[in-house]
Amino acid sequence: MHIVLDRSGASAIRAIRLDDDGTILGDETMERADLPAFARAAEPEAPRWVWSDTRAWYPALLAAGVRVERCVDLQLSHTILRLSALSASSTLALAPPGPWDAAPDISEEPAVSHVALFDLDEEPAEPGETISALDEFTAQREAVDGSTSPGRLRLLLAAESAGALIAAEMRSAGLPYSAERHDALLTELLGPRPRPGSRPVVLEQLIGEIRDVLESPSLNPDSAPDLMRALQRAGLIVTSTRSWELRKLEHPVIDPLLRYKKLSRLLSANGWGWLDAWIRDGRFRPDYVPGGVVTGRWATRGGGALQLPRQVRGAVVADDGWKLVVADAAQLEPRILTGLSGDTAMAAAGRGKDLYEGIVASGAVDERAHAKVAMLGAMYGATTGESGRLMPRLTRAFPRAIRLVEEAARAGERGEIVTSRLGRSSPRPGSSWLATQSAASGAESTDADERRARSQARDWGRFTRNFVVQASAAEWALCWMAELRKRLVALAPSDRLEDGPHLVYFLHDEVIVHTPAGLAEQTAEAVTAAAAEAGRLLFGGFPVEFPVTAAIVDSYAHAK
DNA sequence: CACGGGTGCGCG
DNA sequence: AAAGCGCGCACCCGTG
Repeated sequence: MHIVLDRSGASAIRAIRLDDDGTILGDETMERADLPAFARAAEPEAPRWVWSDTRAWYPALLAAGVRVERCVDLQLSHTILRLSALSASSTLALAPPGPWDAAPDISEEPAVSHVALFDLDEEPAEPGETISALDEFTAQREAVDGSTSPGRLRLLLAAESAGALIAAEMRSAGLPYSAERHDALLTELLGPRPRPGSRPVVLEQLIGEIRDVLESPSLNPDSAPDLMRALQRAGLIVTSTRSWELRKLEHPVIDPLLRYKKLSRLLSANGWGWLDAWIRDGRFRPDYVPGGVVTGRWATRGGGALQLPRQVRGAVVADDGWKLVVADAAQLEPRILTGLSGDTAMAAAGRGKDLYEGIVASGAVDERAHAKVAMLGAMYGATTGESGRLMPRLTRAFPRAIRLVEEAARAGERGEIVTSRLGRSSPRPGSSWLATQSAASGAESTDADERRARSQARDWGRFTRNFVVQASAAEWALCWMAELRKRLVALAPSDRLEDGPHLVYFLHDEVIVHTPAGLAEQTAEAVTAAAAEAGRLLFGGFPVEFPVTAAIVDSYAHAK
């Protein structure tokens, strides 16, 4: 059963019950304040809630203590179906841009008065104003049912929507985070917290030292041009001021400069200001954006949650009597490529724990580091350097896997789209890309035109090459989390999210579950079982394994 | 003063 | 331009 929620009229909410054929079973209207009670009462029937946008609907339910098991996020689903090659001939995909193609509403509050961004050619109306949730849902079902692979798309939309629920729940629960430990770390490295407008003493000292050594009393080391000039005056030959480049040099300024760069980065990205802005009541609540990346990976807005430096992970600590289960998928992307291509030789190499060791054992390359750099090169499109040199050996050992990424690259170079395992397709290249390509094939094109076009075509080919792997890996990760969430609900002692084990962090191929200590072992088993299930969902019986490491720890810093 | 491109660096 | 993919964010600096 589905329950479609619609807010198209003023403040009232309509709830329309549908059976599996889409027949309307009931239609009622309620005030917004009554929705949590309604949802709580209906949830035991395990409906799939259909709503415009999870971030607009679900936080209020969570705040009222109501979780839902399943939903359809129409906005996220719409975006997938509009672009997918599998549903390209549907009415939904062929329609001109409409209200559901507007930039997604990212406000926290239910969309009472959300304002569209008027930088588009067309001015799309608000979702729900002109096309109701029910009509959109109907159009989406038609698009899926009439697609070339309904099963895959159904799974993708379910996984994407489950991800939206999880993102809202993770934000609601928050990542357990010790402001005290974070502050202690900052104080240890930078000195005591300075008053607003001044620099920590350690940075002040380092700047003094750098200025002395370079004899540049007014140097601002945060200014790349300024720093570059000062380094050149000191006789250092550099083409940039990047740390990795400076590290190669030998000069008394290098050590304090690198220390300055590291510490000032810590201060500006995760200093006291970040602590004040993002940590409340022992929780970090980042704003996750499911589907925020073209490949289907999540993004975040503010707080830099997906760039939490290793340096500060010691501040992520379980509550008393609780544990963190920190899990990551080992060599996820190469294993995804294995499944995508059905490469049995690579599947054999990946049997067991470490795929790269397996590649060494297969005889293709002679050490683990080479296996890793070669695989990354294959998936990212490296042509030169060590990775480029290793490619022929990799191609000989794993022809099917390499052929898959090569074909994706060629398609991109031709301006075609590519599609992930479950049906997410890459965007088409933009108008300037097409203009450059056609300029190069015109009658009076110059060598420069052709060079530019070729280089740009290769750039796009590297994008599509990586897209098939990254997007499919993102799908695997969504299925993993959705399966894990299901298993965690089964372990939970109550309906309340924070009474039982629950997801608190997600980082592409890594999750953290916060769990009562007594359930930590079962949680770790659930993590592993969910990974195996995700592999079956994507690749059926093909024997590619997805091992995960699951560490039971008190602090994130203790994992791995 | 706001904005946007460039640089640099954190994560996968 | 680190050898290649995908991001977010802080800061500088030139432009309007």
